[in-house]
Amino acid sequence: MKEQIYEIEDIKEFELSHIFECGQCFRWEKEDDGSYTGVIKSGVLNVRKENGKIIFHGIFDGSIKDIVNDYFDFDTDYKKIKDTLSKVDINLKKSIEYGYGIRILHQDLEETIISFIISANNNIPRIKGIINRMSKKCGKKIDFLGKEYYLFPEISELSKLSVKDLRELGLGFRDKRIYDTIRKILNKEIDLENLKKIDDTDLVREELLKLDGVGPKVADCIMLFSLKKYDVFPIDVWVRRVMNELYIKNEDETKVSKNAIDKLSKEKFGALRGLAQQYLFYFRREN
DNA sequence: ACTCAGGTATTAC
DNA sequence: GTAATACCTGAG
Repeated sequence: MKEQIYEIEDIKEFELSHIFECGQCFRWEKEDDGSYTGVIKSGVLNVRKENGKIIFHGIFDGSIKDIVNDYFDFDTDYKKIKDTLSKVDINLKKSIEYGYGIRILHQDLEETIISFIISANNNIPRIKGIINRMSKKCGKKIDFLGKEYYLFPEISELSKLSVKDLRELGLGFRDKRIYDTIRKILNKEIDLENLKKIDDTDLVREELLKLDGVGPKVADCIMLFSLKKYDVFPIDVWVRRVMNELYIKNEDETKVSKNAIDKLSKEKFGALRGLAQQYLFYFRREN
């Protein structure tokens, strides 16, 4: 583990609060100085903007430049994506103007699977707490800038926990789901390395749905936040709300079917509907 | 005391 | 197939 710094020129398509608070990640915290610190797969990273630069300061085995480029997906042209989506309609255009600095992260697959199973019928502070406790119990300890951090555990480490251990970490009724999913990953009932190579979104979804605790919404989140599948549309209460308010206009939003939203999102936003979802979600949640 | 929160699994029509 | 229902837990 080596402490490293990497700097790039500031760009509009990178705004800390937009990226870390649009609901895609659970392990980033805002510091008093306005920077954000997060634990990612391979180490700990602090990000801040200063004098027209974005400064990445972290501790990793590998090169911070490679890790940052991969994690923040700097190969994807967000300017182009925003241009395309802004032409869809005024609603999306406004949402994009609001969340102009959003980027979809390329997060670790195992961590994303476990995290979003935990997210079911749960709230964000509690989800974060559970993930932190799991990491502290089974993950590698990292010292960085005078603080202790714990990497998200390897599946092999997590597999040592009993259902009772998991319950004691505060997982609630999700304990058995996590327990079973860990085993399915470990004995390759679902082969995650192979999954990363599959292009067909529906095929990937089909595989993910085999995991206990993974339903349609969680599967879509996993694909969007970890596998760069932009043609999915995770539907939670906020997305349902914003889609109803903007397009469907039903008196009772709870009566709007998932199917209707899914179909509409496909028609309106096409292959980039996952990104459209993020802009709309962020806009509606913050307003 | 009671509701609610990034849904899913189970059970019942 | 589609519609109700239960579900850990802790914060408000």
